[in-house]
Amino acid sequence: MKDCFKFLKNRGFFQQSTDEEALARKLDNENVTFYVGYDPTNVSLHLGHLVPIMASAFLQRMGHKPIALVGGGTAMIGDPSGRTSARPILTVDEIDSNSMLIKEQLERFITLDGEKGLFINNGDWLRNINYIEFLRDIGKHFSVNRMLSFETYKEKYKNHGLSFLEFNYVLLQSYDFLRLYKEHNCTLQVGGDDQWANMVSGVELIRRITGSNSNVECLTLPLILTSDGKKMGKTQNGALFLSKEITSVYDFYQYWINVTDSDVIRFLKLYTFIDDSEIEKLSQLKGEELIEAKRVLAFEVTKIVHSESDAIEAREAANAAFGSGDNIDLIPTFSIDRSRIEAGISILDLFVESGLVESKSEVRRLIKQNAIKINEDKISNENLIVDSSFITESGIILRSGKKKVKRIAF
RNA sequence: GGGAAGAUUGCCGAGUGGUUAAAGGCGACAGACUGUAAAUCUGUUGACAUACGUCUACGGGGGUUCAAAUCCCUCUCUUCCCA
Repeated sequence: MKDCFKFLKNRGFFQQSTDEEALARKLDNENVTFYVGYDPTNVSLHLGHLVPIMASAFLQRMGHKPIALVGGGTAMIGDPSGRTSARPILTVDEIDSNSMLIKEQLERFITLDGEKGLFINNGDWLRNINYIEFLRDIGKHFSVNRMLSFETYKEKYKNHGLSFLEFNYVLLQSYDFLRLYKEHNCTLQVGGDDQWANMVSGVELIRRITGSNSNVECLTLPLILTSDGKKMGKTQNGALFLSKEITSVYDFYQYWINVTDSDVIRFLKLYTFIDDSEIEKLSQLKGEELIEAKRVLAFEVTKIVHSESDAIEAREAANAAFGSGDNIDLIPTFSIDRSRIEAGISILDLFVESGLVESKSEVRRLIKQNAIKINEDKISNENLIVDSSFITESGIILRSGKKKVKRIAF
């Protein structure tokens, strides 16, 4: 616990906070109960959630107690932070089902056994709130003028229009913090930097209601951009999800292998539990040696998010797909009826069915661009019929471009 | 309650009767170069079709016209101004 704050800051888990000295003192000397909020607006968490999750995991390892607060109540409104359009409003059933899925995912990182960590749904109190009481007890502490000065609201207000529904988000999030403070002695909120205004409002609300010695703080984490300025976790298929049903382990692993050189060390610090000293060693690598650091990064992150055996498999598959390895069986596969190959199938249909390419037109285009390969042979004939003569002992290997590969298994 | 402007292909954004699958930018994809990196250069970027070409698309619905993203009516939504 000693030097806890310094450690966090050094690993990159610090953007801004309320009283920094007080926060450092608190984290270094007390067992702090803190909370991070998650929106159950999707069936899976994605890469953007990983920084707060890792922060929670590190804090828990250092003796602090995390509360994972799922926004089963707030999700029914939609948070305007950093968005130009409000989130879609989901049904209660969808929200509840998402919440349970999120809990399962979080438990890979943090213990939520009710003792060392808690999982709480703000729907428990928000859904039954009494409007008049809420206005009287909570609403009176908020100034519209002040709220309109918040960056997230200001932007929306000026350029897109801000609905009353969304405008209330800050009150509800502040109220969450108040509840957690009162019921669980939660004195720290951690979240992405886009949540700053909401979090500070919570701190202020608690101080107004309980007095200035309440000792509550908040801490924001940086929103991670890649060093070429792009948002993290964008792949050709959209966002990178933590669920292997949505983003395959193979794709997940590959994402980290393909990270930009200048991001590797930063990401090792943020997204793995590897010791500082070990990271220091890896940071000595230069040029093409960096692939080693990327392998460590990809392996470790995959191990944490999925499992060690998944990580090993993904690594083997990568070796098979990109040269050295011989474990071709591990390349992502898809199956197709053998009889259809024997009857002969158009290369256009085959690539579309494999999921490597979106449409036949695109396959045609890729063939013209020399990007399509079968069993490592470049294909230039878009009328090619693939039949049993293409079947090898390891099936048929399809490639689209340098990085996308699938194996047909029978 | 009254008035005005707007909704275009993944995003931004041009286009105001035919030459428009729709400029330009971004993003994305491919090739070259490399290290499964970045940068750079080149090309591609609605679908179907070997091809001629066909179909779908400019918020929804209806209409005018030989011909509509472009004109008219109507509905929905958004923004702005007045009260």
